[in-house]
Amino acid sequence: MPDETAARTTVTERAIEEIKAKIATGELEPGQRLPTERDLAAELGLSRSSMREAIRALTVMGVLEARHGAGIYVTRLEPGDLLETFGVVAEISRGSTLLHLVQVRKILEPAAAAAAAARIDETGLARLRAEMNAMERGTTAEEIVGHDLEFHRIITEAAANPVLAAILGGLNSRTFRARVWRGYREDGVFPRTFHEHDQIYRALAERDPDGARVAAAVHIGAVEEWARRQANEDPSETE
Amino acid sequence: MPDETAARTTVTERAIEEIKAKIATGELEPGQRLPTERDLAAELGLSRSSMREAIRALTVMGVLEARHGAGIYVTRLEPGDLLETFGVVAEISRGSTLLHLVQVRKILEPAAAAAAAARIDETGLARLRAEMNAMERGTTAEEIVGHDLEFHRIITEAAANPVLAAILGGLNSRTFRARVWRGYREDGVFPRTFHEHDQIYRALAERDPDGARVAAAVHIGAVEEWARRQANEDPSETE
DNA sequence: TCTGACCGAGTCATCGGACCATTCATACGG
DNA sequence: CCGTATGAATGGTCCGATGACTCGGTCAGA
Repeated sequence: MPDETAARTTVTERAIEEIKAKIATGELEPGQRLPTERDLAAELGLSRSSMREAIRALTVMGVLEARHGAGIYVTRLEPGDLLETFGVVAEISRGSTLLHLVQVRKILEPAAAAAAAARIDETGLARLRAEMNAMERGTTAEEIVGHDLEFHRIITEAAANPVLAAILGGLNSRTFRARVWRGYREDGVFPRTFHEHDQIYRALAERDPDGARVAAAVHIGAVEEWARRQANEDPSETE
Repeated sequence: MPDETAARTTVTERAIEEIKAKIATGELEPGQRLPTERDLAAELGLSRSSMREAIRALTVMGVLEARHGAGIYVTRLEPGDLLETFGVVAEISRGSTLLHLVQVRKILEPAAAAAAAARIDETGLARLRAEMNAMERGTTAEEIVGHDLEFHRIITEAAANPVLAAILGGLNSRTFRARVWRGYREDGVFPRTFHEHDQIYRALAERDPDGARVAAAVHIGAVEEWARRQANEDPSETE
């Protein structure tokens, strides 16, 4: 057998690797346009169908972007683009994985809050106040979840680390957060949440990294408690 | 126009969402087999080609697994499966994003080390010693990188959080780590690295979470310094 | 009866071609 | 000079055919 390197891999996977390699080496740069599907297929020696599968795969990874009628382009390759798929984990996970997701968030969110405390400006603080007020006035769960998400998004944005922001964004997918809120509307968790947000805000306003870290940890701790109960109950679905 | 919900989305994207929804609602469970490509295409009302693109997309996300000649299956849906694409970020990132990646690792790795200190058993400690010895005896850069990776992998595994392990695994992709090692073989960083690993090991052996946290933070700090220089130098490629 | 090679149906992998939908630059007409 | 029409370029979708692989059942031989 002469050709040994081929191993047991599909042509599509090989095409994916080839394109990724071209980007890793700098042969393809962010924003650059690629040849047409037909030309790419000819160049890499496969059919257009298989080439399209490879392009689709790189598209969902956030590496490429296909514009109908216009061509295929490399994305900006910023963390936000590349980590978009991160959210699916939060969307389809259940049982103990939910707990593990929250535990990771419990590590990252306090660190983000601490970093934000040193960097956030008056504009950011004002936006936080606006979200807190809007959340407290909110009526529908949908509305409240939206302001809750935005509150945390502003903080992670202020931490000035796109990778951190993208990961926390994935951990905080809307559907996931909605599940949490739906889960515990029982006792008076709304007032407590408002209070916790207020604690975080105060620490940020006072430029107190350690205070922000602790306040954020306490806040996530409440969510962790819910996830722990979920994991201990029936791990399979009950909806 | 009667159908308004269609919006501006491709049939493939719709199919991806449909399958994801079926998994999120529990209609499809981990390990379960799906209908054939043809049946799925007929069921969702699109061609087999487009259906294949959707399946390919879900495959790279780690949600589905296509077995040649056998059928399409839902994966176990564990974090390790779902977060496999995380590594591409580390593979194709450069410039300031490298620094941001390391900074996130600087947050997670100490937390993982602290968690591991409370849980690691004698077997794990023995494996750590073995990796340290093998690394010190290693000759080729390839070999050293391998033992370095394994050392950290054992620790993250001992932290008993699959999500955390998967994220750190992506942050520690082989190609990324190799770039770091290639970057600074100048001064005596090898002895220092050995010493740092030893510090981490000692803290773990003594079941000292805070000691492990600090030792890990120091260790990552060295890598961070390298990434910072990389980001400050020419942000574009120079290879 | 048990074993193991064989075989065929089922299924994914790949290909080639055709046509539709959208974009964009260019030429045309006012 | 500007807006519009037009057509080539290009991605999106569909179809049919063939190859490659898996897996279960069959059947000859011990």
